[in-house]
Amino acid sequence: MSASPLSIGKREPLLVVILGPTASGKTALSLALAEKFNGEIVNCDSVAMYREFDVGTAKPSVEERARAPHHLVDCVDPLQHVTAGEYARDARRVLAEIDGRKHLPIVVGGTGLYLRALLEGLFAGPQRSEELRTRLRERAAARGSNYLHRILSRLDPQAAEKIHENDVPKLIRAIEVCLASRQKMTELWQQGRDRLQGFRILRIGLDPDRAALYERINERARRMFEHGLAEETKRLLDKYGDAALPLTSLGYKQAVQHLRGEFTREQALQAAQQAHRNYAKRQMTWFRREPDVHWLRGFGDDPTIARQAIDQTERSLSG
RNA sequence: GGCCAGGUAGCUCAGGUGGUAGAGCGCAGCCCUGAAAAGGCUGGCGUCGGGGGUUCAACUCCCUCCCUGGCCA
Repeated sequence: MSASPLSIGKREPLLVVILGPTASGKTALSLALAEKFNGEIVNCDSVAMYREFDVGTAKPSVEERARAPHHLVDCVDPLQHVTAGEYARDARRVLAEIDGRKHLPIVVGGTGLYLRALLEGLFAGPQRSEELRTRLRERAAARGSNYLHRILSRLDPQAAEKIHENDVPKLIRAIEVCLASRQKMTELWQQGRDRLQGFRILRIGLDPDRAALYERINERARRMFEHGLAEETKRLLDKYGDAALPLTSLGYKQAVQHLRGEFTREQALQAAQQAHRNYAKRQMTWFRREPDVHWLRGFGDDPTIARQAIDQTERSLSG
């Protein structure tokens, strides 16, 4: 009795998106939906894409991945740098393939920028230039905090007005865009974004009670350390040095600090818990702006919540 | 029991020749167009341990009591 996107005739196929803060149960819910509706899961979590980063990423386990096809998990080398643009291109390719099989695509993740890049698209800007960025960062360090902001004010006053002078990464990106394209970033933005075509989108958002979420985050971080996060981090550090980008991400960053002797194990755990909590909060801020979200007030592994998500998906499939 | 150091925002602590106080973190809200698990912005009246005294005015000086830590008996 599994409904297939095929059964809806000429209408555009459905795309289900599950979003929510870290530790809200997105993985469990995605599996429930995939099993019910013959779905395939597309990861939208930046660090889950990296191979060899396992203990600290909460990516779906091998057993979980056996329950439904998974995409864009463990797909890049630790020394590579994924970007939002690459993610969006890869995810759209995968979505087309799933659609070709007449399966239900389920995008699952917590990386707001990647999700927006996939659904709304990005502007037609140039890719990043490592050399330029290094040069800008060095000069900014030498000449003070608002150096970059002054440069951008000359290149693109409107963009400069929108970016705070302390926000170095965004200033660097804006300057990079202006220099590489020889146009103002503001003008490039005005050309619009390449939004995803060909799907009807059902967004399901998980919004559990904040205190309960924080408790789960704390427990999960503790488990990560108990299950060898520090040991995994040491392995990765020995193998790749600090060039592996995800070593700066939640949990790994604190484990590195512990290995360097800056933190005791307990201090590293507490700092990691803190970082995860802060991240969850920022995620919620991001997702609240997302349009047309069907919010469920609970955890994705709660059967009641799963039931609501299934009902909603069924309704969307049948029109 | 004696001596010393403390008791100031949820936590860690600054401060003041007397004019009712601040910083970091937390917490909350927000921003986000190729590093995003990154980065940034905004938000602080709190019996300045209790009581009494001096003073126009005390969190700041004096007395006393309570509590915490350390040292000595």
